[in-house]
Amino acid sequence: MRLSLDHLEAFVAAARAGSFSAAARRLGKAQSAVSTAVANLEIDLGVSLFDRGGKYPLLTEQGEVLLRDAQAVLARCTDLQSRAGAFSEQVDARIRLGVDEIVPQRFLVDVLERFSSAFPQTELELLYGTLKDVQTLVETERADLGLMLPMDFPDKSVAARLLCYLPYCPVASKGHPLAQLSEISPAQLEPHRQLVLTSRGGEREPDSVIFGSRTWMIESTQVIRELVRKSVGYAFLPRHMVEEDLAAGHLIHLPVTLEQAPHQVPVYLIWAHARPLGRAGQWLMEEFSRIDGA
Amino acid sequence: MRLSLDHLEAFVAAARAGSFSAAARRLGKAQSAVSTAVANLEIDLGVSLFDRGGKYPLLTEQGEVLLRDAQAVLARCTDLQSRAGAFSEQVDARIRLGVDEIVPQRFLVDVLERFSSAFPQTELELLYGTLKDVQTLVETERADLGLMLPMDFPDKSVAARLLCYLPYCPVASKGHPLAQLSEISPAQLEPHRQLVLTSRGGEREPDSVIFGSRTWMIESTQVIRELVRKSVGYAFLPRHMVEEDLAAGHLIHLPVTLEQAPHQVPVYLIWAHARPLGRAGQWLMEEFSRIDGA
DNA sequence: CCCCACCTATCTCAATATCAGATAGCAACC
DNA sequence: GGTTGCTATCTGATATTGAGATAGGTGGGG
Repeated sequence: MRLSLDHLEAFVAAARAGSFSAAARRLGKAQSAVSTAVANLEIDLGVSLFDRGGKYPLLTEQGEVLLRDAQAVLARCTDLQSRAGAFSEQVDARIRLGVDEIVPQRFLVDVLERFSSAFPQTELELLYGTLKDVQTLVETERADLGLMLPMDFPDKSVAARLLCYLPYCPVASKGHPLAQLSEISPAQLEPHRQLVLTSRGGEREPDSVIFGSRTWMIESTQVIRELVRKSVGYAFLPRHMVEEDLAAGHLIHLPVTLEQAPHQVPVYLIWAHARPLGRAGQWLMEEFSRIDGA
Repeated sequence: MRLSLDHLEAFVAAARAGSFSAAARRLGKAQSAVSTAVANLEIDLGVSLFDRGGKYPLLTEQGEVLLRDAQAVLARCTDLQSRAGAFSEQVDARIRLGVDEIVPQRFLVDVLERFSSAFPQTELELLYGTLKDVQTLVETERADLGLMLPMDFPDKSVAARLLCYLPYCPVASKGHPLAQLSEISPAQLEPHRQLVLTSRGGEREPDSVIFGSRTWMIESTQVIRELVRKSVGYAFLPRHMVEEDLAAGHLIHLPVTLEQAPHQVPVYLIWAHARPLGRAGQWLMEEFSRIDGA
């Protein structure tokens, strides 16, 4: 006969309660039910679980070990059931979150930490990208929510909510020729190599922030920062990524005079219009919306 | 209704096979059985597991997550069953092995490594002691097998098999007064502090190896070795424990002239007369018996 | 030493769940 | 449009499980 959860439950209850009768009372069943359940389990497994010599049944050596196995099975069952319970109450089974790599980690870490305890049943998938990558993820249903920094406007193909602005600034290393000037016009930037962000999708930053033809296109802002440190070129980088290096004097904030400078880049929360989110997704949206530039 | 293993099995089989009919064929059941099992599971959990829109049922997002949970439950079930299968074939559920702390680790490690793969279902409990501690463990049924180094004869209360001899030697640190002598009589040992092994049970080494009254009784051979290194006293220690220190010159093998010196201490495998061991225990006995001084 | 309280195993009958087979409705492919 | 293979559902037969009752055993207390 096949292993049955009722048998295992009777076994565990009997081991815990110390007697079959007590276990039956606790389970709200008849004593005979527990007795036969355990007996059948013993037959199925071919192992005697209890020593019935005395008044109270005593776990055998094998029973002691198998008890832990049985408890493990039941524990996974309650895992499954509690997760299913969450799902049936409209909690998302999984949230796939697309994030621009520029988004400061402290934005995420705090929210995700609370998320993990508020929705322990929900799986999280964290996808990273640059520029329009995140929007593409949401459009193609590979992500449910996204945190995006569009250099131009976000497309209408996704719903968006403005969260805050991140300041940007032009930087070069201490030894870079540009770092020696006290005022810089766009024309003066021209002869120097600019490190420009590109994305997996192939776009690059808008022309309004590209000054000249000596550019390197790089898919990672982290790598751009490293190359700026090594004086390979200059770049426009989000302020929070270079804060420490500016304070330490390793990098210099270039005094560029620009009319339409992207000194502020908006951070948007985006999601697909059509797809309804469950509780976990709504919770995340609310939490992210609470971030207002602070 | 209660969660049932058959339901879970049908769910997993259907997800794997890609259709309920295929799952039914694989399980050797009727298609209706699988169909109703999955339907009941969905009712029980309050979650729809498959999207039945197309020809083939497709896992929903929730179904995908719950599938892993279900697989986990079934995996633990097979764990339990395979362990029970081993037990029903006379494999021990648990082996409690008492070991004298002097037994060289390489004696154990090799055997236990092979043991773990030969009997993955068997729990191992490793208990350490000195002198007669191990024998006490076996006598009082707290251990099934023991590796013991009796300073005198092993009692008849347990069954014993001689495995090999371990060489002992008297040692002191390089700076110790005894280390300066080129020949040492028992009388010359007298005024110096001897570090003597005692046990949890309270016995100590036999009088034949105690020379004088200035003794410290210590329960750990490891600690004795450390104290000898620090020149707190001299001691008789198993050769393998001081090999490196002798080679490096930190410790000196004292040239003591003894008639009845315990230059060799026997290592015994012991077990309770009455208790029958299963396959795992017999395997261990055989493996240990194969150790013949090598 | 015996009695009583409490335990377990087992029997029986009723209730319940499960299964195979048959049927009807659908989707995909030729 | 026919064919194939799929799913849901109904039905009667079967098997499992449940409670209740009974008999037999253990252990502590008067």
